[in-house]
Amino acid sequence: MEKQYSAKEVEEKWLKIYRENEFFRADVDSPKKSFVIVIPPPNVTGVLHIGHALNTTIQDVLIRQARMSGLNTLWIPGTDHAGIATQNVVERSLLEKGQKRDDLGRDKFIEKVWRWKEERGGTIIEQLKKLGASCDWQRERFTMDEGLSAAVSEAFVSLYQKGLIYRGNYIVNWCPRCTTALANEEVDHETEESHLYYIRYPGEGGTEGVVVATTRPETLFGDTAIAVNPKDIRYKKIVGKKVFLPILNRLIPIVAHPMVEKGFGTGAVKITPHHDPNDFKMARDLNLPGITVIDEKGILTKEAGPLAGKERFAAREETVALLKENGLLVKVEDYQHSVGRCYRCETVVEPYLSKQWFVRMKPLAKPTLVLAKKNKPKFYPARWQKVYRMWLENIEDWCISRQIWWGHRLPVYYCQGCLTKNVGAGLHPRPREGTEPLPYTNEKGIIVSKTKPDKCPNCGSINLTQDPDVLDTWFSSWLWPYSVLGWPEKTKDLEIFYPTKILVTAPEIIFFWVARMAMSGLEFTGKLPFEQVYIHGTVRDETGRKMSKSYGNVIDPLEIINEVGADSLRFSLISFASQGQDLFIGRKSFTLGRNFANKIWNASRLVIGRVKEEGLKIDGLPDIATLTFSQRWILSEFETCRRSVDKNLKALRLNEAAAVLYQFFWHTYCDWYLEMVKIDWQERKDKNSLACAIFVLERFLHLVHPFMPFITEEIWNRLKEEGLVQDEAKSLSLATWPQAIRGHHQPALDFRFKLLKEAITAIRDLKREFGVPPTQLAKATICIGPGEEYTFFEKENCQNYVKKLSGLAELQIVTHHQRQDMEANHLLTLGEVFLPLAGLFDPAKERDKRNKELAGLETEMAKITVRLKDRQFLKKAPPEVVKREKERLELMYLNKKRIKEQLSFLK
RNA sequence: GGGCGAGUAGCUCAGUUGGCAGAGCAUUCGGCUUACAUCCGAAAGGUCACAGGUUCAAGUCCUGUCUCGCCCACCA
Repeated sequence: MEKQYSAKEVEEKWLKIYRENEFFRADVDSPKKSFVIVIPPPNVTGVLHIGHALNTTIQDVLIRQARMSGLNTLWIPGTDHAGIATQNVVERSLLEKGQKRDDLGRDKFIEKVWRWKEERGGTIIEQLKKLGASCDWQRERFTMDEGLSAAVSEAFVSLYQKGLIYRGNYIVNWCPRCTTALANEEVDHETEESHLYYIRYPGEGGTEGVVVATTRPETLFGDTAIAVNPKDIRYKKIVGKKVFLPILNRLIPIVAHPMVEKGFGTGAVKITPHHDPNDFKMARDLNLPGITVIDEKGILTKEAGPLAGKERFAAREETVALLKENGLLVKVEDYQHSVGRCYRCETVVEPYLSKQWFVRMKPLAKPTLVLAKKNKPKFYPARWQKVYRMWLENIEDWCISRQIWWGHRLPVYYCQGCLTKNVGAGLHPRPREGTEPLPYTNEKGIIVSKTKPDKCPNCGSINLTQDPDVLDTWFSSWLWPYSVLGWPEKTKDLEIFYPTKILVTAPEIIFFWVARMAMSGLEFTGKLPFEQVYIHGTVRDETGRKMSKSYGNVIDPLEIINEVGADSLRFSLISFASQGQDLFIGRKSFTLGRNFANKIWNASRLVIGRVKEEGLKIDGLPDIATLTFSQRWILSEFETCRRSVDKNLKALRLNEAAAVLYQFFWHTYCDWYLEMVKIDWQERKDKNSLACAIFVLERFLHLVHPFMPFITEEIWNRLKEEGLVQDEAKSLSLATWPQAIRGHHQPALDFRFKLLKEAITAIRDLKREFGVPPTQLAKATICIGPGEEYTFFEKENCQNYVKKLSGLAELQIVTHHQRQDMEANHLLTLGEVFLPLAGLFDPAKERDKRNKELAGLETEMAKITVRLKDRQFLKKAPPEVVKREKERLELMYLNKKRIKEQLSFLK
């Protein structure tokens, strides 16, 4: 084997083999139980970032382990058309050429986006492959595929017919830059420094009127009332009176509404129905008119009188100036309040009155909540269950129309005939029982249909126009787990692969996506689309900041793959991802995985190389009865490791599983077992040691494979090439996950090994302490037993292990030892080691050490003694705990005796 | 305002049903021992944020406090 592991070469090699062999294709006719994951589709415009890398690795670990465990696995990849985001990207590239989307027109523009998608949209999928994702690439889907688009229309029409989709005039979150509505969840709120302006509205007939506090003086042109709380005695008298709107001097009434809080500002608030959602509600309650003073681009309309045509933020300044001139600005306070921004372009969102389409969510949430209360789906970590449930409980209607071009066009047609002739509408929705009447809706002349009708079914007019809006991107995403399997067609895929097993995603999209998928799944398929939901943390930099381009702290996973390989990236990420906790990662973090890969490579090189050099024929594992202590011990240790990995994977504690593998391989297999193998070979040409080494290595490679697919695949295949492993599987990814083997797990060996290790460590420690160079072969005595421990050291080749591993020329194992002059010693659990140190020994130093040990021992003994005298403890603690304490105390007594003996010699 | 998470070694974090406090990195010391210096050996390092409580026994369970972070909400 090559001295240096080349991740690049090996990974490229296997990527090619995977591509050619399609190992990961799912078989719809398989009799095996299925295990399905659908990928959270990344934006088609996206490039792989570290968060994707984590998300993908988690899914791949789970799917690979399931595949090896004999399940019929399917992992469906795909991308999301990401309406606003993609449109923004293409618009930006147009802008570089000085073009705007309107210059092209809708059709040309969409053509352009498709072309862009074809050329650049595949990048992220290629990057997922580089990571080693074992998706069924044949089944790659895109949310704007024909099939998925059909699913979207089907869902829309179905919901509309059930009365769960309606159109209405509402205040929505409006992004004046994207000129589209946004759902509540698409707005990011942040607290910002601002001002609270106190403005006087003079009363009729020269009375002083009222003062209101507002953060948005520029909207005052749209005020149609002043509202106070009906219980507010300060204002009781003036409710019903009128005041003058500043600057425009229009008369507006003072009204009362319970939503107004007495304590805020002056207790009086201006009502601007078209530019504030609360004002809109109050206006509706009180039947007040509204005036639009800011248009869809954020420019003040002609209703704004002197400020018509001004941009909204400039208008704020000018309004304040005008108020000041008129003496109506009472005061200005510094004020912090939360400002909503478009999650795509960060423009401050404008509450804007417009006609939009909504999904009525409460009826959809109801059955979902029933299951949520039974912990279905099951969240990992469990705390997200509550977040999910609370959102479902307080759910609001979902604004699904977007005024952009890139996306699924609404399957809605307007019949000009019906609309002008003023006759009844076509396909009216039948409201579900118990749903409220549709407010602000006019269904007249609306035809909702999957395909464009030839003529209006109601009036026969052929003058039909399709709604120009497109659907929110999430309207296709929420169908993803079954639309990718062919829904609404009744496909075999759906029958076999649905519902999926687990959804792996980030906390940010529990509302956007997870909850909505759950609801739509129940609505359209009658089933929850996934059994489990794994929510992983956010990847942050070392200082805890989110990784973002603007901070310049992003780590590009592809760079990491280039430097250290995908395996190293994957293993490091998983190691840092404690369930649901955020990850703090720097560039250096990936040395963890790189070093581990290096270790695996080199250990394999030793084992395989040794067998080859010596021309050994190794044919599986020898009969366990013929094995020595160390050989049985490593089999037992592996079994412990295997159990722990299984347990942790099942509980979705992937980081723990990774840690167990790391610990076992490095510090048990390499540090101890392989060292003993070398000795066994050197001392007595023990072939069995190598056979066990290979056996354990091969099984270990299986366990690490889900985490590090490439290097394990490579080494496993080399084992096969050397004839050291018999397995018909064409790839480790298709091999069988290790199962328990009877007789391998022998916990009693752990204790024996502990004694051995302790003796070796003690001698190394003594040598270091007294400045004996590690290479200088020393002489030592181990005093142990009498009893089986003594026999163990005598019999099991332990003397050789101790001698070689601690650098001794001579070793005596005795049951009793009279301490010699100039001899240093070290306590063991069941004995002592002695090292003669002529010339290096310092009795005073020794005495200090012993006294310190004695003091520590005595405090500990005192504690245990107290505990063992405590009747409550004896009565209530489980017997094995009591027994353990007694044993500990006994050992300590022994050690105390030994130390005292030593001290008497040192005088 | 409500909810959630975190606080354990210098740093980043594990610690599952309560039962002898762990890892990686960094530090110190010693080693090129024919798999690996991306390595080997050893050491040092802890009032488990604080205060109470439950328990024979608390890093772990309960109550409260403090600090940091995140999410939600219609603070005009």
